[in-house]
Amino acid sequence: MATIRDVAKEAGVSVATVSRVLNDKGYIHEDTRKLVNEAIQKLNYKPNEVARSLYKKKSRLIGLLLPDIRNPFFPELARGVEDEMQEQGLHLIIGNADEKPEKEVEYIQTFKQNNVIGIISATNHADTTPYENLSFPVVFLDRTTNSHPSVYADGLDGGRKAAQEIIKRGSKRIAVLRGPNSVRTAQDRFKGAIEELCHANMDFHVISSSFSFSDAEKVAETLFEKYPDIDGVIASNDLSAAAILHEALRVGKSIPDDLQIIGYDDIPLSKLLFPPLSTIRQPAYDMGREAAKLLIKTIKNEPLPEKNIKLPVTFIERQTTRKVEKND
Amino acid sequence: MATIRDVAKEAGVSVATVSRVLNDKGYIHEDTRKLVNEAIQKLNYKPNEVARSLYKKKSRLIGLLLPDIRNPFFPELARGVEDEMQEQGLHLIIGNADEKPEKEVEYIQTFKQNNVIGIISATNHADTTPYENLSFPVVFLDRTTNSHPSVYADGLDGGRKAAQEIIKRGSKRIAVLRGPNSVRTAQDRFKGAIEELCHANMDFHVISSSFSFSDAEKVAETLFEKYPDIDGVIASNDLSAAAILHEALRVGKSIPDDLQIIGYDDIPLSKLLFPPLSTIRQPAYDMGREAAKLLIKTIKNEPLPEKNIKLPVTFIERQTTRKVEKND
DNA sequence: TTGAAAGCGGTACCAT
DNA sequence: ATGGTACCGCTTTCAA
Repeated sequence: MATIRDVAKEAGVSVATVSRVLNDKGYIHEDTRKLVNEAIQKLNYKPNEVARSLYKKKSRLIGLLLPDIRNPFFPELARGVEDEMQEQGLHLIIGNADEKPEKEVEYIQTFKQNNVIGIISATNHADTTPYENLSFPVVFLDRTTNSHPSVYADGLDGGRKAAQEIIKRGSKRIAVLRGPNSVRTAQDRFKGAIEELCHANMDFHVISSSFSFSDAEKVAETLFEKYPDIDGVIASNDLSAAAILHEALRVGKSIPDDLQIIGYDDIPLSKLLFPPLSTIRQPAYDMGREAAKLLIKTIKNEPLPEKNIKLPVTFIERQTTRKVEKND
Repeated sequence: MATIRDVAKEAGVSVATVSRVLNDKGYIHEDTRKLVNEAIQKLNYKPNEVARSLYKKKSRLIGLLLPDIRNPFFPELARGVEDEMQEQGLHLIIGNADEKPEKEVEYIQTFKQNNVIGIISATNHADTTPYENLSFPVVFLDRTTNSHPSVYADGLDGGRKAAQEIIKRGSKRIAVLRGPNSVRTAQDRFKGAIEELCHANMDFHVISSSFSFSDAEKVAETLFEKYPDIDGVIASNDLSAAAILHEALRVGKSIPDDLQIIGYDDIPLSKLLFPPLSTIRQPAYDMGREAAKLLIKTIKNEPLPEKNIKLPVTFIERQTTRKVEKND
């Protein structure tokens, strides 16, 4: 690999001059610039990011912390982040924290040691202390905080919408799945749902479940035994909705006639289910992109029009809910 | 952030000594070591990876290049790679190349500039030239080459198994979906399937399709019009199998009685489909881990028992294929 | 066994 | 407008 010194020699100038044309800083005579650029071309010189980073104490790397990339919601987020970063010439170090605070701390440490210029964190644990006293900005994604900028979807509204839609479509005996306690967004959507259910004077059952499919499978198995008469399920996410759907079909229920199901997230698999899953869509890719933009603005010290960006969610009508007569 | 100088001062020794205890290299008096370690503790010192990397021309970063993290096969691979790397104290810079050679080249450049110690590439394009003349090792994942170490699953056998199983279960008029030409693994499984089909003297249709769901949807729509009498589909991957399954159900076919479907990959969604999809499983997570191990061995200059690791695939019997009577 | 100092490849200050 | 050089934080000779 050619170094800046090689380029300087080739062009017959000093390294300072080369550095100037590289960074387009200070005065350079046009002829000199041309000379240097030719040398750069000729040697196919690319500056060493590590050396830059060492001096400036800033790399072009961003740390991205996720709960688990295998959960299909997160690749969408990640891709949104990456695409935006890539356009800015920034790159991603990715870590999966697996709900384990130690891993989270460890990754933050790694990010520090590599001079990242910022972190985007989509982990779930409410504890923000490892993110305090960092020398670079942090943006939270899919998570609310007021201590840092953040991007998230409107969970309260999502829960409400889910309830509204299922009520509007005629479910009377509804089960609401409640996601993990530790996940704030899960609690928001749950809160929104029961709020709306109460408001509509509906009876309902609340069932705790995690976000994983295997857990939801177990819940599903007992659900129809315990509450054979329910005719509507508001799931905590699409994965658990899939498990419910599965079990319902297995025990011979007709969907959506006997039972309506509404998911949450709109992960790519949802439309592939049979019947395709009606759900509340979180704009995951856009959330990722917005988070990236927010972080970049923070890094550049640009003013933030809003520090906490709440993105809207939408009801995606597919075939686990009944048609409703238009009345307008 | 404390530096090595701070530690040296705190411990009353030189930076060289601190460096020695840090790297456990050269002679150090036990007392001195203790002293230094105490200072490290006290200052909560963590070495600056960037400075290390600059001097040694080697970081602790690995570049991971994927086609698209949103395709559910790749998060599994990525997670396998990450888990192995994490255990070795190595970290991942991730890039999605999107089937675009320019992006691939660009990421390789970025990896170089950041002194990665190796690359794992799971991109599809046969062209390996951007990987030549690198100063660090490359392992290909989900892709065969003899120019570099690689880890992949036995596509030929997978295709054969798919054909065997569907024949064994009584399909007579079979359609084989052929994945993208540019993807070698897709062609392997295709080849395996038709080989077996020919061998069994079956008639079959070949239909080209890409790997994407939307593409497969289009194919599915016309498939049953063009070939209303088929009773078996060997899909090019699970995503396209899902599309076929979808369409088959929509047009009122009974699965697996009227039509058997076999997918390929066993992505997490497959068992969530209804009916759950019978498929040929590639051990994605393990492939990722193996690739990571192989890369690490190469980096450490350890001998490689085998340079190209072929992992076995297995038939996962679920409910888009009929039961077969045991006869043993 | 320990320390001084050179150097990794850049950047930026200070001269000229 | 350009060049010399100290310095970023660490590792590694080399000498003591």
